[in-house]
Amino acid sequence: MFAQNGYTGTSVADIAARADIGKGTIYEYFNSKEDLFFAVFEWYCKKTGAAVTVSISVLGASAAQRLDALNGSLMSLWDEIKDVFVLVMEFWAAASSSKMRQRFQIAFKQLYQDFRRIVSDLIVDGISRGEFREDIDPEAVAAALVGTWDALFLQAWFDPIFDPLEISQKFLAVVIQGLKKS
Amino acid sequence: MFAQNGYTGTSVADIAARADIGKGTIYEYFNSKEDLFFAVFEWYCKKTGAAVTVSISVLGASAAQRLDALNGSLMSLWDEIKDVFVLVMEFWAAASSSKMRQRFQIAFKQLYQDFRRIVSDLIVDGISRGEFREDIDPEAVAAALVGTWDALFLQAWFDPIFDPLEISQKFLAVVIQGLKKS
Amino acid sequence: MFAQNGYTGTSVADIAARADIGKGTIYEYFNSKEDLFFAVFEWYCKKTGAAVTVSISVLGASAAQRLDALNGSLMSLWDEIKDVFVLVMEFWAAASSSKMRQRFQIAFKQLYQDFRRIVSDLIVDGISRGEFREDIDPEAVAAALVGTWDALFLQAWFDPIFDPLEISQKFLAVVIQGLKKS
Amino acid sequence: MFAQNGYTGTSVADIAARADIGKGTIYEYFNSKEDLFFAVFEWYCKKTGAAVTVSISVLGASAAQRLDALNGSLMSLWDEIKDVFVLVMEFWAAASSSKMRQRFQIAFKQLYQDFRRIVSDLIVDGISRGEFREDIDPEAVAAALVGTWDALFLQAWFDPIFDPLEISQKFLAVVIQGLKKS
DNA sequence: TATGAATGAGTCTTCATTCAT
DNA sequence: CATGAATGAAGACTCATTCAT
Repeated sequence: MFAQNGYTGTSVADIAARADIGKGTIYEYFNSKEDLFFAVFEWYCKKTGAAVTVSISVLGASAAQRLDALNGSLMSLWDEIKDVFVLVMEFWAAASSSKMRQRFQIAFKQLYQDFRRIVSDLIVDGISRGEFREDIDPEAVAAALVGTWDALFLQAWFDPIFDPLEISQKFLAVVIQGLKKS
Repeated sequence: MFAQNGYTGTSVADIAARADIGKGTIYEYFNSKEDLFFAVFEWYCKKTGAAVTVSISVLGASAAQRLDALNGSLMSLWDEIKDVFVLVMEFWAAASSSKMRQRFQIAFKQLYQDFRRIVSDLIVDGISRGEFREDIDPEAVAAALVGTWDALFLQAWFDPIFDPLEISQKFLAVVIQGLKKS
Repeated sequence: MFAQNGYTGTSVADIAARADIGKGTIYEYFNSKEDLFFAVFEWYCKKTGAAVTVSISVLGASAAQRLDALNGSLMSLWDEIKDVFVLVMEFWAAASSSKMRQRFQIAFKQLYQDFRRIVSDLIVDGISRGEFREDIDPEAVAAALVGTWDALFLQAWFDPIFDPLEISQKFLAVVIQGLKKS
Repeated sequence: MFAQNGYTGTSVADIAARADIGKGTIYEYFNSKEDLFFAVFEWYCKKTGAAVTVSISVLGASAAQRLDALNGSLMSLWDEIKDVFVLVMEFWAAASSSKMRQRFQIAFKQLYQDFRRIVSDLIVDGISRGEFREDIDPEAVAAALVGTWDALFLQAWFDPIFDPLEISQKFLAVVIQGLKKS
């Protein structure tokens, strides 16, 4: 419901009705609407986090191939996530709305750090294998790539014609080309 | 005020007080709080749109240099924008909250399309000059780059240590390397 | 309404309905239900305080007569106050209920101090006129008398047959007898 | 718990938790929160009633001495009662709040009648012994004295500096002086 | 044109009470 | 005999919006 109507647009009463329980029952499990929302956030993080971790572990071969595979598995998440992606925007907004700021901001910072770490490890691996150039900054590239993925989802959400899979693959090809030893 | 406390966190009364006018006066100029918020959104779009256009027109020399320059001028916006960036998240959220969805969603779609267009033109130019490889998809690269910039701001907002300028420059160098004819 | 149903038993909505105004209007004038209740308390204090002061100033002759007159004017308040006296009990309870404690407790302390002062001044006057014995403690007697008046109202409230005027007059006669020089 | 947080401020859940039993269990023994509260009231009445009766029976000698002794034993209760005294105010308030009114009001009326009876018997005894004057009204004096004791506790509760023992002794001396045959 | 007092629908939250186990 | 999860009525409070001045 938060995905459909946003945090403010969803009332606790609505949630209870949809869950077919009494309003009070919600408060047996969550101390406040905010807590409930944060729980949804944690559920979402866990869900997407798992997807990434799994996809990484399955990868084989060269660093370039693994990057490609990571990209593929992220993009295949899109269809699954599409409908709940709005949530992410609600989370971002929550992280900026003064009341819940701290909680969400800390969680987001951590989330991005973790994700960047995974990607930068992958690049460092590519460098040490002699596959990627040594004069690149793995952390910078990782940060940018992580951002790119996020933002592609964002654009896809705004524009239904936008195909994140195709675009990300083409773009990643360019990036990998730029990373490789000439 | 929307930047400081979010859409929900800001009341019409607050705005009137800060503007030192009566609550009723606001309704002489805007039909609703939503309209007022959308007006802020349009103002913001115009402002950042102008910044981009200006920076593009000033660019000289090679496509690679122009991309670098664009990146530089965008990132130099960061210090200016930093405090108002929350607004963008509020806009995103507004675009997802069912009530205001349509309006904002259409505007965002347009905004991204325009921005992508500017960047893809730049890349097409690079290709036609024989500077970039011919087997790349300018639109895809443009879409991804636009997203990257957005997302770097996002991460910078969550993590004060994060330096978007440095990271974007390093990443762009890799991308340009990937774009160039070998 | 507080007098009829108590603090908890009266809802802000009830008050608004009875006053024939909107619920929100109440909050234009009071920050909370508690504030409104405290305002009623202050109104009550002013009202009864005025009654006492007036009756004192009007008094003439001997200290004994003035005490009698004070008693008379207090007791004549009874018929007026009778219906709102419950309020006092609500105030006492408010002063002990943890949330509003401080405010009310301070106000009550002051109220009693002021009232005791008035009575003890009267007794001191009686002593200096040579009318009352010198070995009595004016403050102690004043404190006890003030309490007695309060408590007679209390008993009268519980028991409609109880006649505070008659009882207080008879009791005061005994007390004055005890105060007088033999 | 009622003494600490008042009737409204104490929830059935709180009580159950403190008693280390289930919420439902309370309803095995009491039909409602109100009933439970009334049971506390009855317990309190019995307890203080006993204290008075005991102190009376122990008294010896003259009526004046017995009054003094009663006063002493009541005031010595203060330190014991101090913390639970809030309860009395809660009871008063309960007696005035429309929902529980009747029950409490009847009980209070009885309580005061009983107490007045004890004191007036004592005074009647003093008269028949020829110790007190015959033109006084024992019931009136008793009613007033009972009230005074109540009210001294009240003032002591509001004002920690207030010493009810000292004040009551001094006042009683005056009253006894007024009661005695010249 | 500007105002701000008045409004009441709509929020989140609490809590006495029930009842299946 | 004890329990505590579930409930929903009820309550305090907020705030976008209106409208008479």
